[in-house]
Amino acid sequence: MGVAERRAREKEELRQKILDAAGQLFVEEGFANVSVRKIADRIEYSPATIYLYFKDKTELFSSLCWETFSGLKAELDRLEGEAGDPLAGLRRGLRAYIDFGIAHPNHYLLTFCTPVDHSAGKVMDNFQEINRVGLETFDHLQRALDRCRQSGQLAFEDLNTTSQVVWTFIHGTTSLLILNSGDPHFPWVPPEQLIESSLDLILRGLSPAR
Amino acid sequence: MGVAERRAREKEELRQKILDAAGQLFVEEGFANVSVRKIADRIEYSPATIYLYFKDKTELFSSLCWETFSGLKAELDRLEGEAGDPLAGLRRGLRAYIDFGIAHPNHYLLTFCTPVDHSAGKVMDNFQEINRVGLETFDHLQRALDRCRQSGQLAFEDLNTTSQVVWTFIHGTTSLLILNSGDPHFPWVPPEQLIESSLDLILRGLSPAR
DNA sequence: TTGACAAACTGAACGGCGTTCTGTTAATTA
DNA sequence: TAATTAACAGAACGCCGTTCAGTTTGTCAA
Repeated sequence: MGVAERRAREKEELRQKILDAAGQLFVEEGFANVSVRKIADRIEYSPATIYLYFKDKTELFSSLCWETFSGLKAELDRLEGEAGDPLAGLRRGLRAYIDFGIAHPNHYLLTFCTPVDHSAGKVMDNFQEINRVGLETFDHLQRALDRCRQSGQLAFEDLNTTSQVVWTFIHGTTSLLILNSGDPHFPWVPPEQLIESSLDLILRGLSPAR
Repeated sequence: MGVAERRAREKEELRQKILDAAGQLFVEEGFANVSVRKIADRIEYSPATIYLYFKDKTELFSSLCWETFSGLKAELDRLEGEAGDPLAGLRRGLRAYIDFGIAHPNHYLLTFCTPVDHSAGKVMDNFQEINRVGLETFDHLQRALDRCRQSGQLAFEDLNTTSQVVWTFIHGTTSLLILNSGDPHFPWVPPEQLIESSLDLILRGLSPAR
């Protein structure tokens, strides 16, 4: 009964081939500029075939985003493993998040800068998967902040609120670095300076009375 | 020779009619879900006519964004006019920005959360107009921060860098409030709390040694 | 008043999109 | 070998942004 296994393996191979082609185009040209037809062309299958493997274009790309953001989670896990100064650890985590966004701009934009319809029946299976990863990422931040509070290096009232505030801040930094870094009409300071100053400001704002 | 004037007036009226219809649809359904044909339907003209008044769909909507963001500039001008405590003024300005984004979510997303091709020949006349308004908004922030430094209520090194950092932060707050406020999968704190805590953190991070 | 002219506007089309339906091919099973 | 099933493709549907050739409409000089 090795037939079924081989079939399943072949099916999985094509699925991965679609994902690879889509991922490459996606990184090169961004979500909006990649059509299902283009992906089909590149792997030399018909567009209809893609719909045998993915419900629609959105699901295809959210699969890719999920894969990518799993990488961020792994990176944060790794960082959390390294015992060390809590404050330095927090800072490294925040940097990892920003660097990750800049390294995967299209995934980041699709995941965090695109309207999603949360209303009614719209379940969005894959986006829930992503959200799971997102939540785990958020938990990392929350734990890191908590460690800093316990070590007395930071001080704040509500952990949940503070975590959300910090997240929105680094999200702002990340998304603007992705979107506007090439804007010649605005006198942007160098990215490195913007990032470091941002982290400085956040940590200063959370530091105990000086 | 009042003919030419009347003609020009009529032309301007239709232009405004297009903008009104587009603006309404735009607010109701978001950029991606509004087609040129839908706008044409609503004003009972052919789609082709719209292209006699606007170069393309992008230009149409960036005109709307420009109009809208002029409103923000006016609001900030008004606030700057009211003499008063610099720190309180800064805080009011930041709040005005966030409130404005939440009040005009689609305009905000299109202006600040959509990739723009800054490369080569892409001049984007209208986006330059928007950018002018954006720059003026940024100047407001910069001046407000400078006043706080001069009054001794805040302390920081580089004004330009600090202004950009603060802007990216409130942009993060604004954009996430717009995009994810309805997400049932994430335990968001109430918007009001997120906003106020964000402002607290920023101002605390910039306050002189305590 | 008439005819030339220009401006305003439209119908129809182009090429592309996401997606679905129907049919064909090829491999497996009985 | 015949029946069954899974994988796949061609063609189409109904959208989209945009363009272009042509028609209507109003104005002005003769």
